[in-house]
Amino acid sequence: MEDATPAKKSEQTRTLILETAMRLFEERGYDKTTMRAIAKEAGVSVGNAYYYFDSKEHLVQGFYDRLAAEHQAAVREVLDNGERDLAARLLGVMNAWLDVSEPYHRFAVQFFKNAADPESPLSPFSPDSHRARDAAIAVHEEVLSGSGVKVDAELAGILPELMWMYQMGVVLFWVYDRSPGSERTRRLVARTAPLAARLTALSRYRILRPIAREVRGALAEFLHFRDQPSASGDSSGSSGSSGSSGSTR
Amino acid sequence: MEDATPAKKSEQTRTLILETAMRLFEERGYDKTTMRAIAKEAGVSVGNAYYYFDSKEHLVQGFYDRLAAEHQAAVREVLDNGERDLAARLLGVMNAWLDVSEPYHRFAVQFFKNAADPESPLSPFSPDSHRARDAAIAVHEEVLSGSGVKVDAELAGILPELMWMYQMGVVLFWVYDRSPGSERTRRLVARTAPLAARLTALSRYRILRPIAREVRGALAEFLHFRDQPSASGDSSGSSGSSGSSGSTR
DNA sequence: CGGTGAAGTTGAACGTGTTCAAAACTCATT
DNA sequence: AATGAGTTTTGAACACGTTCAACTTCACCG
Repeated sequence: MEDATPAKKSEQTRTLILETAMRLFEERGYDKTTMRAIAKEAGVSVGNAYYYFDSKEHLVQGFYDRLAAEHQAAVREVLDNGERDLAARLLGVMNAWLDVSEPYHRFAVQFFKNAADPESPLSPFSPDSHRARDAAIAVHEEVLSGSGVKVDAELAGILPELMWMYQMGVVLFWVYDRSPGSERTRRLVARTAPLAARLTALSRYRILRPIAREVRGALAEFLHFRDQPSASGDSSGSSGSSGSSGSTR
Repeated sequence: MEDATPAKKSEQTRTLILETAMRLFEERGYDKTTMRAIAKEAGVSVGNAYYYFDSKEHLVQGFYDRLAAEHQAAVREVLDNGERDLAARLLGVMNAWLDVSEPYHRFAVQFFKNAADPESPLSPFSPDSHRARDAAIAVHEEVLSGSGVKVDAELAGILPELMWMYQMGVVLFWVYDRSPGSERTRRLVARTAPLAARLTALSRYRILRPIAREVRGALAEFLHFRDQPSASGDSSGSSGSSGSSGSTR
C-alpha cells in the first residue's frame, strides 16, 4: 500500500530532514550531531532545516513519536492474550516499554531535559504532549479494565493516571540506569509492578479511603484538571492552552 | 570576627565572580545573562570566569548552596518549637522550604535541567550532591524522630529517604507551578503533608508489611545503596565517595 | 506565454558558551 | 636585584544553534 497522502514535495523534504537527523543522532549521539551536519547529510541548507523544525530539540520529537507508536503496537500482544492478572498485565506493559525503548536509551537524557522544562512543548506534561499522554493513559485504562480487579469506584477514575505516573517514575529510574540492558530497571519493574497491583487491590479498604481521596485531589491539581472536587467554576481557560498548536512560534 | 581563612586573592576573585553572576541571574534571569556580561560586570575576563568555574551551569550551584543553607537555618525554628505532631512538623519543614525558595523560583527550571541529567554533577542524585542530599535527609530524620510517632522498625531506616523523595516530588510540582506565590504548591503541601504523615503512621499495619519491604528494596536499588536486604558484608566503601571533593576537575 | 504571490531554499551573519596559548603576576630563593 | 616556577588573567578564536534578507521554484490566472 502506498502513502495515503500524495506526499507533497515539502512533506518529503521534512521527512528527509527528520530521518537524516534521527540517523545521525543514533550514530553519533545528540550533542555530537550538529545542525550543519544534518543539513549537509540531507543535502539541504541549514536554514531549510529550520524552516521545518523550530529547533534542534524539536527534531527529537521524532523519537518521541516513534517510540510511542512502537509501544502502542507492542502492547497489543500483552493486552489481548487473555491474561487477567493485573500484576502480570502491568508488568507486561512495562516490559514492552523497556523493550521498545532500549535502542533510544542514549537519547533518554535529552528527552528528560525536555521533560524538566515546563516551557518546552516536548515536556510530557505540556499541552502539546496532550495526545501522547492521553494515549499512554488509555493503555493503563485497558490494563486495569481487562483485569479481574474490582476497584473502589471513587478511585477508578484516577487509577490509570496514577499508573501513568508510576510509569514516569520508572522512566526516571531508567534514564539514570547505566546497567547493561537496563537490567536494574527490569528488576525494579519486576518488583514494583506487583506492588502497584497490590496497592490497587488494597484501594477498597476502608482505612485507605480518605487517603485515596486526598491523592485524587492532589493529582487533579497537578495535571490541571478541570474537574475540581467541588465548586470553583472557572469556565475560561484563563492562560495558555489554546492558541498556536501548530508549527512556528 | 574576621574570616577564619586568610581570604586569598584567588578566593576573592572566585567569590566576586560567583556573586556577580548570582546578582545578574537574579536581575535578568539565567538565559539573558551572558558569560561576557558576568565577566564585564565583575571586571575580569571571560577566561577568568572559566578558570574558576567549569561552566555557566556550575555558577548556579551558588544558588543551590545558598538555598540549602537558608533552609537548614529556617528549619531550626520549626523543629525546635516543641511541636510533636508529625504532620505539623513535616508541613512546617515543607513550608519553610517554599518560603526560602520563592526568590529562586525563576531559576528553578535551570536547577531542574541539571537534575534531569545524570551526567551533571549538579544532579541531586549525583555523588557530588551527596553532602547536600544527606543534609536534607537528616532534616527529615529529625522531623520523624522529634515526633511522637512510633514506626515500624524495618521501615524506620528508609522513611527519611522516602520523605526526601516526597520533597523532591513537591519540588517537581513547584517548578511547574506558575501560580502567584506558588499558592498551588502550598495547597498541595497542605494536603499531602498530613497524608504522608498518616501513611507513615499506617506503616505498622500487618497488611502493609510486605509492601513496605518492597518499597524499601526498590528505593535501595535506586539510590545505589550498599546495604542490600541481606548478606554482602562489604566493609570498604568501594567506589566514589572519597576523592576530589573540592573545586575544579 | 508572462506575471504574481506564496512556498521553499539558501548561506552568510549573529550571539553565545567554551577553549587555549600566551602574557602578567606572585613570591620564595638565590 | 634577578631568576624562575608556579598561579592567575587575558582576549582572540572556535564551534555551535539560530536568524534573516535575498533568491529560487512552483502553481495558478489572465
